[in-house]
Amino acid sequence: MVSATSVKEALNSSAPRDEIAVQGWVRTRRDSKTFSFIELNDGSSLRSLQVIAQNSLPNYSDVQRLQTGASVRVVGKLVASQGKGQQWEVAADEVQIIGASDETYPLQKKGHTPEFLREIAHLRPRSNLFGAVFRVRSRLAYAIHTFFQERGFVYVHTPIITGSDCEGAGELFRVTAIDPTNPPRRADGSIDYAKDFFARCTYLTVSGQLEAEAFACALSKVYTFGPTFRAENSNTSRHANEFWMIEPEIAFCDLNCDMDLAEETVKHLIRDVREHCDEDLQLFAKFVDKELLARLDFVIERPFHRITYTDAVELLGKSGENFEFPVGYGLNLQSEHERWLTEKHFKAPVTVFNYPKEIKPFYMRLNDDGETVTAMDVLVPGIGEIVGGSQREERLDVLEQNMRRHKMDPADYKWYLDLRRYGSVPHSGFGLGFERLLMFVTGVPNIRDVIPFARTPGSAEF
RNA sequence: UCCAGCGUAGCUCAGUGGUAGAGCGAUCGGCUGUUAACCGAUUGGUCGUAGGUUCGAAUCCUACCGCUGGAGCCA
Repeated sequence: MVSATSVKEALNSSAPRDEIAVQGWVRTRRDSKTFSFIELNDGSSLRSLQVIAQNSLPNYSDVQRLQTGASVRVVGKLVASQGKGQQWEVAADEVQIIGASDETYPLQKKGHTPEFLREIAHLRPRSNLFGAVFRVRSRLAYAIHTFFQERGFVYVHTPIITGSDCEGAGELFRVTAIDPTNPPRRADGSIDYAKDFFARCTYLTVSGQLEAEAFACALSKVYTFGPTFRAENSNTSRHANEFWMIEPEIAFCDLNCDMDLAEETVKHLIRDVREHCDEDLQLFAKFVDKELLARLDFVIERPFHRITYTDAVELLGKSGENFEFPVGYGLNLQSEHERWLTEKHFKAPVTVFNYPKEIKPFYMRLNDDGETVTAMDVLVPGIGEIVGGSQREERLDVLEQNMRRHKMDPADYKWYLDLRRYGSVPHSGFGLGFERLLMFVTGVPNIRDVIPFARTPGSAEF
């Protein structure tokens, strides 16, 4: 049996071949007088390979009944195409029907809306758009590892199941092995989680940051890349309950170093996809977002604007815009404010830093002014916040004060405070939303369409 | 969770109180080195679900479910 060649390799061939085997799924089929055109796609490429099946084939009547979605293996010759629109085509000597399809196959030749395709998430990777999205997703994941590995970062697998219910990062999914119909109870009737599987309350992680800090304070430069879970009832195009995050953490690194790394990371990842996924990006530029390529190139070339929270508030106050929500020191920047900064004013990614301590979590380092903390958010046009990070508070006494101010008990975080007791160092890190970056890179406006099988409130099918 | 809009054929939609429609798809036939082909015919429905108003409801009212956009939370 001839070993199969991918459609991508066949299309990129530099010479005809006397014998070639290709296999994949029928995108569409057309009859001509004495033969049939089969468009074959195997996901290796956006493009399909045209197969010519002559009526002299012994199973030609079966070939003529081939429907969109069927799987076939074709053995034949790779020859220069007589028609326009493609360089190569396969003249079939044999068309083996592996798996038939029928008229109920939901993917039609014409375009479908992303909303409809979302309902058939198991079949949508067979569409042009979603095939492209998930090829880019794969490349982006690969680029994340090469970026950090080439710079000496160590990849750390932080736990998915965690006992840290804190962090103030949204609501958590409880992980339990307790029988809900018959839970162990304490004397006061409350559920006794000390008798649960891990002998304590456990949850799906909302962030690997605290654990990554422990490893940064040993291996100097580390990153995590894995799934995180938020039980927020968020119904937006930018939120999912299961998503992937990249979290670098660097010892001996201050906020400026952190902002430099965030900018370099985002630029590198965009540049990598720009170079390696051109065909797929062209599809997005054509059907999803006409401005996509220009915006990506702009982001790669220009420095990100950096502005303190205080200056950003002042800029927004003087903007003359009639915002729905008030602008003022001590208030969170609203989506409309972030959008104005990045889309209207700077027309580029913007890094906002040094936020008031009141609106940021306990672990961020207090600045000398006693009012602001070393937080930084990278905002990009169309998406909003794509990176959130900070320099961490490395001073034991200040960190304990921060905890108390956030109504947390330092005793619950002994191991985290130990990092400040023994050889504490200034260190920084950030979280980069993988799907948000993918949305930015592809122009796809809904996070549900860049996740293979999205988990959102009320929806966990597949 | 809040605000707004939408839910009619496999898909995209029209129909705003009086017999359920179009385009595309699919099926059959014709034509053709075609390529979101072309020409002709055929096929197509629990009008999201449950109540209510009415002589009569896809259409008006109520509740629920789902989707979309915006907001909050954040990545």
